[in-house]
Amino acid sequence: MAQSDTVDRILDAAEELFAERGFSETSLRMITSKAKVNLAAVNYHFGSKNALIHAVFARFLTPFSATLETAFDELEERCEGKPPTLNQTLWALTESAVRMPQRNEKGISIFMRLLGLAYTQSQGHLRKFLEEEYSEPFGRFMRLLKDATPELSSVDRYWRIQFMLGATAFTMSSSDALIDILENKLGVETTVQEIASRLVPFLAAGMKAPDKMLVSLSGSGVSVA
Amino acid sequence: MAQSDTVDRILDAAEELFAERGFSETSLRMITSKAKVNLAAVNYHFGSKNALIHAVFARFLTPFSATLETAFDELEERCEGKPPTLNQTLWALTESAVRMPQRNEKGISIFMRLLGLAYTQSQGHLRKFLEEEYSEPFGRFMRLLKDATPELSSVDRYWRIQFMLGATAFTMSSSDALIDILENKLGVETTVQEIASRLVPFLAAGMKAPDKMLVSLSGSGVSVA
DNA sequence: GTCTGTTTGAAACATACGTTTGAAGACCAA
DNA sequence: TTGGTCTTCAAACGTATGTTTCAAACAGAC
Repeated sequence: MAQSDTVDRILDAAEELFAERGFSETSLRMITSKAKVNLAAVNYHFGSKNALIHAVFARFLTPFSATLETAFDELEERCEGKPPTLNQTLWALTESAVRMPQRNEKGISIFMRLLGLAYTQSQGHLRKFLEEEYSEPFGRFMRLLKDATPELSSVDRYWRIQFMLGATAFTMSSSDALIDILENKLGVETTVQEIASRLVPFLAAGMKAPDKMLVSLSGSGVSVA
Repeated sequence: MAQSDTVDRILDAAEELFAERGFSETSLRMITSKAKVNLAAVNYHFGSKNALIHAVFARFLTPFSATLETAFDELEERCEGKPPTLNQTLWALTESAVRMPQRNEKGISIFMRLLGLAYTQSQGHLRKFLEEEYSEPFGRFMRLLKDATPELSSVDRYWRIQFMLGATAFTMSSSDALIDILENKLGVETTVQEIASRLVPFLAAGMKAPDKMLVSLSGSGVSVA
């Protein structure tokens, strides 16, 4: 029982419970009983519940951001000075996520779900932690997106990036349920990789969409294409 | 002080607090002290906290689904048998949301934020409540989407609808924060209506995107456009 | 004004939470 | 074996939660 198998058991249990129930809906008692460790172990090893949340994110975000950096390095090298296209940039991100070594088959969807929660649940401390620790790969991704969509105004790009994030986080975070529903309804089996291969063209098309609608909201709502 | 002004004060306070903090992060004591009513009033008038949550949703969702039904009626009438286009369908939904009579200027964003939370926070009772009460307009919207995208396979349509839901729910659920960030970074002020007017073309373009990528994930991730 | 049903009020209830405590156990070098 | 450090454990702490209680205040009908 090497250097604290307890720590990993807590992280595993916390990760899974946070992903399926959210942060404040998950108590330390749920975590410790799922992990089969004593209640006090969390505060002993991590200091507080908030620090545990940070540790859960750090465990997968740190290797992921390293993977992402090298993926971007390779991409930029292949492009020899020209800015990578939108498709290339999105694929670099997607591949890095999908290829991350997973602890189990649910790994990728837990990963995505946690990212979605980090954005959605108003945990001030978490947002600050993520900004401080991982602003660099995030900023780099944003710069790549900017260079890949020079035709967009800053404001348009800002919102469309939010739309992309939403579609991705939302879909991936409920991917298990959605895959099940699809199999029951249409009898089709799907993998996370396939979802990604459908998502990327959707996102790319959205990013490259024609300008925002100028239809007045008091009009009749007729399409303008 | 007509028939229970207390009930409305509670609903107003609860709506606002739920929208900005989420459900489990908002206590009854916060609600009653913001509403300036006695703590016991919530349980007296609504029965429980969960029932209050349902009441908050019902207050805006019931008139909204009525508005939506007539909007769809009008749309189908205008189309004289032909299926409405995707843009028309999305706009009918958006307009119905934006045109709803609002209690105040924050009304629409609270509305959206609550819808996002309903999807995002894993409140089992809420999801069941919404499914039981509002499955009809939802189902109709899905049927319209299907008729507006006959070129898509069932599987493609299924996933792309999830992507749309995600982009919408996610963006709307953090719309306040996103608007603030944009104002601080670029000095641009935005309304929820403007977000909607940017979101619809994004979604429409995504739905109409060319086929899914066939690039193998073990390849080099080169774009295929 | 008195009675009746409804609404409010202050206080308490039971429960769950995150955290702390201090003793017991495990482990390893000397 | 001894001594010291790190880890586990059961129990308790203080606080916050949703809910309940029951008396007081109120309203409208007679």
